[in-house]
Parts: sequence; C-alpha cells; structure tokens
Amino acid sequence: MQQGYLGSGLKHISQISQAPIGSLYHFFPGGKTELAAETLKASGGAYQELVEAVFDAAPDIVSGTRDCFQAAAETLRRSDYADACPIATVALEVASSDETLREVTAEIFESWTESATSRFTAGGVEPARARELATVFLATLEGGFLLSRAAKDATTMELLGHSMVELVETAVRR
Amino acid sequence: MQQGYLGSGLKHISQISQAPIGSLYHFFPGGKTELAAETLKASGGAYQELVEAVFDAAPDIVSGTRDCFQAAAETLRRSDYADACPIATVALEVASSDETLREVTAEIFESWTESATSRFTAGGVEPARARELATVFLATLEGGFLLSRAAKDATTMELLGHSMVELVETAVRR
DNA sequence: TTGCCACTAGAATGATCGTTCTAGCCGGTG
DNA sequence: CACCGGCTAGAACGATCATTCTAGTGGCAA
Repeated sequence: MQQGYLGSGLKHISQISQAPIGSLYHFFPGGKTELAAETLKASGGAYQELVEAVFDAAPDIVSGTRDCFQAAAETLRRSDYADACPIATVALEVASSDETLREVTAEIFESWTESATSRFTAGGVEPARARELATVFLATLEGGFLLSRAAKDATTMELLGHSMVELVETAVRR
Repeated sequence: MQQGYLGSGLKHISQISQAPIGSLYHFFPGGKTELAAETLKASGGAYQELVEAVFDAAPDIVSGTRDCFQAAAETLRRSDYADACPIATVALEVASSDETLREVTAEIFESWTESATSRFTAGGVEPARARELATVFLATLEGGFLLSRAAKDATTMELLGHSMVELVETAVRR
C-alpha cells in the first residue's frame, strides 16, 4: 500500500500475499475498493496503536511528542524512506475520485486526531487547545513525511519534531 | 495532475489539452515521465509565484502567512477540495518508485523552502531561524491540504493558519 | 513550384489492469 | 462412502495503459 492505491495491482498483491486472485474476491466481494478500505482501516489502527505505545512509554506528552518524531525519522532512514504514513498517499489519490475511500481516510485521520487530543488533554493541556494541538501535530507529521520522503532527508522530520515539541511545551505550561 | 501521476492517462491528457498523442511525444520524447517532470516544474513555479504575490500584497510576514492559509482554505472550498498542492500527490506516488520524478519534486520543495526562507529573513527573522520556520510553514500547509481534502473541511486549514501565524509572530518578536 | 521538415492525427501494438468464470481440492457431515 | 460448501487456483475477458508507427498536413525556403 506504500505504492499507493493505483500503483498497487491486484495481481501483484495476490503474489506477495500468497493468495490467489479467487481468494481475494472470495473474502472481499467488493473487489479492489473493499480490499483497500479494509487495508486502510487495519493499517490506520495499527499505526495509531504504535503512536499510543510511544506516548505510553514516555514520561510526559512533551517527551512523547519528541519520541514520535524521532521514531518517524529513524523509520524513514531505516526503510530508505519507504515506510511512512500508510494513509496519506492513498488519501490524496482518492480524495477527488473515490468518495467511498475518501471517507475511510477521513475517518482514520479523525480517529488519530481524537487519540492525540485525549493524550494532550490527559497531559495537562486544556481540552479546547488540545484538539488544536492534535491537529497541528498530525499536519506537521504528515508534512514531515512528505518533505522527508521527497528529499530523502530525515533531518527535516527531526527539525519539525523540535518545533512541535516547543509547541507542546508552551501548551502545557500555560 | 490533480488526479496524481498514475491516475492521469496520456489519452485523457491529449483530449483535454486538445493535443494528439503524436504531438505529446513530439514535444516530450521522454514520454510520460518527461511530460510529468515539465508539468511539475511549471506548476511548482506557478504556485511559488502565487504565494510570493500574496506575501507581496501583505504589509508584513505575519499578515502574509495569515493570507496564505486563508487563500488556501478558500481555494479548497471553491473547488470542492480538488484544487490543492499540485506536487504532493505525485511526490508521494513516485517517492519510492521513480527516482527521476522524486528528484524533481524534491527540487520544487527546496525552491519553495528557499523562497519562504528569504521572505521570513526579509521580514525580520534571523536567518538560521528563518529556514526552520519556512520548513514548518511548508509542512503545515501540506499537512493542511491533506487533512482538509480528506475531510472535505477547510476549517482545518484555517486552524493550522492560526497556529502558524502565532509561530511567525513569536519568531519576529524575539 | 518543389522540397523539406515540424507537426498533426490517430490506428496498431503489446502489456497490464480489475473482474469474472470455470474447475478442482479438501475437510466435515449425512 | 457420497456429498456439499468453503476455499483455492489461475485462465479468460474486455478495457485501458504507455508507446510506437504510419500517413498526411501545412508553411517556409530554395
């Protein structure tokens, strides 16, 4: 799915997943669209759990924020800038062409935002401000994936991490 | 190009551009890759000029920043969330599959970042900080395009604009 | 006028796409 | 044993992809 929706051929998927095409259509009668929707939901949920695990392991939300961006930067480097956000590429591809999948991506981003909002709230940020901060957090992370992948340079992600950490710090202190 | 690289068929391009396929290959012997590269450069340059025009019309970089995000939000609404960043979709699509086009997208983002950096420097931000601020500016804008398009909700872009404006304000004041 | 070259025009080609279809395997139940 | 449904397996199909090729047009230069 890292190759995007249109870049992922069903034949190729059946090969790497060791599943014949007939099985794909047996489990996903809706065809490629349904398969993509389920894949998006699954990887969206997995990524959310990953981020929550990072925050769980951190002593506070400032450290958690720093660790998230640092982990993202290291993952990019380790995978030669292939392993990034599993949703963004598809989200942009389908935003104006497939309403079903667009809604799926919107729900995932909303779920992520809510998750981050409750994290920040629990960390001492006032509720109204926490939602804003969560949105900025997500947008910055996504922008970082885009710019880092294009330039094959993870220092961009680290730089954005520093900026985001400062924002969280000020939000906690006031 | 708003449909992405893989989503844009050459046959469809020849129809809407009123140019036969033979002409496309006459002017772009490199085929679809070369055509995409030139289109990316052209629209990347046009978008940069658009942003610079917004900053030119604004009294200072704080207002310019606010106007940029506001204009982006309005453009999204007016186009039913189709008219956004002309580079991002393709950049994510080709980042791990087409090195030639990846480099083109990287150069465009670099050019945008340099443009914003000199803007912020001219506006009173110290040079080292200006580059950081420009990167955050671009990442936030790109993240905003992604989230706003997925949710079909431009208030996300406006919210990010407010956050970015605050960041520019503090950068100017210190 | 004649010749040439840039360019137009779209049919032909082979590969690949998503989807459907046919056939058969395999394990549990009657 | 016979049977049946869940699942496997991939060939077949029509559409569409990027690319190449063949013809022909139109204007400029000699």
